[in-house]
Amino acid sequence: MNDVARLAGVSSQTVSRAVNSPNLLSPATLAKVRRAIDLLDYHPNVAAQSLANRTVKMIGLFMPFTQEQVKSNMFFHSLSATVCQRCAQHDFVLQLFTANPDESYVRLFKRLYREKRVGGLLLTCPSMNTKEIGELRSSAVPFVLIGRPAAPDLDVDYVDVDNAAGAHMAAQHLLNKGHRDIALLNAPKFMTLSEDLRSGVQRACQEQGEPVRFTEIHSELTYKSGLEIMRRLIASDSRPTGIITADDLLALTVKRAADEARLRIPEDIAVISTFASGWYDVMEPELTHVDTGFERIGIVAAEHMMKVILKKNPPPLRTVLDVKLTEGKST
Amino acid sequence: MNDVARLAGVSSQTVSRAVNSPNLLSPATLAKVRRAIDLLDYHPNVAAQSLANRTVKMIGLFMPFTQEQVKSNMFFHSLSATVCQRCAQHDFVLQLFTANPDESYVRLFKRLYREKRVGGLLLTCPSMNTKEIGELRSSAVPFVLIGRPAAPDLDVDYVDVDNAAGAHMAAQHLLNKGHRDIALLNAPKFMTLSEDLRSGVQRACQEQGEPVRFTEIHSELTYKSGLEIMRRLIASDSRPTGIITADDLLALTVKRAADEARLRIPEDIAVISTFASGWYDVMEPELTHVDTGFERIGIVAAEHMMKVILKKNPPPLRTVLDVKLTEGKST
DNA sequence: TTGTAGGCGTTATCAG
DNA sequence: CTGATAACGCCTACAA
Repeated sequence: MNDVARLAGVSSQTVSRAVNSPNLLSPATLAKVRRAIDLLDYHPNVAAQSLANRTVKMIGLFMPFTQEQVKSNMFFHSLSATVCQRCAQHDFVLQLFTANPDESYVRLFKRLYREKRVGGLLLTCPSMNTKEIGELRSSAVPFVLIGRPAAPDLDVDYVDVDNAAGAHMAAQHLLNKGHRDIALLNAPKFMTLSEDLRSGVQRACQEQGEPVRFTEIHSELTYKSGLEIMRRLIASDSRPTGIITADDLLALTVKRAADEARLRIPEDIAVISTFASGWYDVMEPELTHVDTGFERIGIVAAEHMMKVILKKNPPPLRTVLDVKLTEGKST
Repeated sequence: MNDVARLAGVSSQTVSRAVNSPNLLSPATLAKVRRAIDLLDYHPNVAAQSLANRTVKMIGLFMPFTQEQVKSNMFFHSLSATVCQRCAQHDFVLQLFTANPDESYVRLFKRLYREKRVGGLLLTCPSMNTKEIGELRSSAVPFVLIGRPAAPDLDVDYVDVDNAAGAHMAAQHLLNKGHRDIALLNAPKFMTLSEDLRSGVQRACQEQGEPVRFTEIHSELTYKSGLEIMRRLIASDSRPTGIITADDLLALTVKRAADEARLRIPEDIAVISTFASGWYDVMEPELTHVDTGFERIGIVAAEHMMKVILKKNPPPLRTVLDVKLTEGKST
């Protein structure tokens, strides 16, 4: 910076102004400084900037991935891609963090913030409990939950897609097609997602005048676990006629189990997914699914966090994004 | 830091030592300082550290993802997960970057380094040309290529899996099973991967005594493009008996096209993939594939970059990781 | 084994 | 509109 100042014949403060508030300079000085900046290929040191500014233009994205989840969960990948692009547009940077065996979630989050590594965090912790969230809330660390918190009254920023509504739509769709024996191949019990899906389906069943049989089964959101469950379910004497899956990967297990049992989709058994990540393309017949547009989650979360970091005091974030049904040929 | 020093009754320098070189302190002082650190929950400010140290313990991972690639390419996701974990173990941080429409690759890389955002970069640019690489090399930006550079004589650090050997193995496997009419469903032309695969298969064909018919087709590494190609290929009068795919996603398109044409795998047509990411699980019958252990790429690359950043002067990185064949039931 | 002085590269504040 | 001065929080070098 001093080199630039010397070359331009101004003080270093003027160089700073040329970078941060060019409108405060006279056109002539600005031009001079800019030429010097280009000539020397000067780039401000962001470490020095955040030291002087006391603001860190970096967002941390936390994803507690295990090997299994990494391989099958395209949601995480899509999320990081979206957030990364959004950050870049605002001169922010995205940092990735994952679970650390010898440090609790909350401790890690606090540390990252106190070390000024990040200005705030985006958290995808499907199992973070109320106590942990409360602790984090009282610690001044800015954060946004991806997915809704277990206790809805908690005063916390979050974004989610409306999974309950999605499940409701999915169930209604099957009911309208005449199905009266429905199974929900759900996510693991500990995920709040799993509650949302169940309640959505149940509500649809209750709204239906006639009696409906409803079975819920928790999978691990992996192909292996889903396939095992579906094989058992299809072989059982009480095979449902319609299946709602938490995920398009699970829908593939329905297809496979049906193939093995020589059942046709949708004639013998119908499938609908409340979520479609990349597995969707591979499904045959084309999968009826709830289109969550989950890419929006990352955008909303990142946008909010950047405002918080820049001290723009945005209103609390309690966003539940709407979803819609896309009919394929599997129902 | 000053607060800690005051509380412990020492100078701030001693606090610094307690953090960075505890062995230089007497046990008594160290204990005192540590107690103060815990009491005040002190965490060093990393921005100040890198300013004073002139070293940035951050690694940038660049992935030029488009929407399509994001959804289908689990390689990228797996890579970021691996690197993220490895970084965390050494108190490094991973930052994610993607292509920016109004800035060239090289310009972006230089900027990130000059701004001291990252200490070095890991680059997954399947199409970066020799000129760009040369320009980057002469710019003092530390970087490691993921995948080999187009010009092998370029004096550049890189890690790759031995795709040529993998393709060679795959072709040999088919030849040993008696196939004499082989097709390679390859990656896009511009990727160096695509050359490697072709050369591996060709070598295997030449080594075979008898004449072998070999067809190469470039896909876009997406389900849609692969399926189109496979439908045409299977319908044509010169349908190959064995197919080598660049990817397990492409292997799924073979399966689908075969199903549609009522061909059985492996009796009527055999499939083998030179790479298996997460799609592998979904394939039926179990996919014969080259096991690249590509997770190792991220580890090797990150490990090297951290040494470079810490000025440990590691030897040049010219690593081509070995691969092995895993036989399934699709050949 | 510990403390002091000075600097890392930037910005805020206050004068002019 | 521009410049001087003092931080920002830490570390290196040197001195004691």
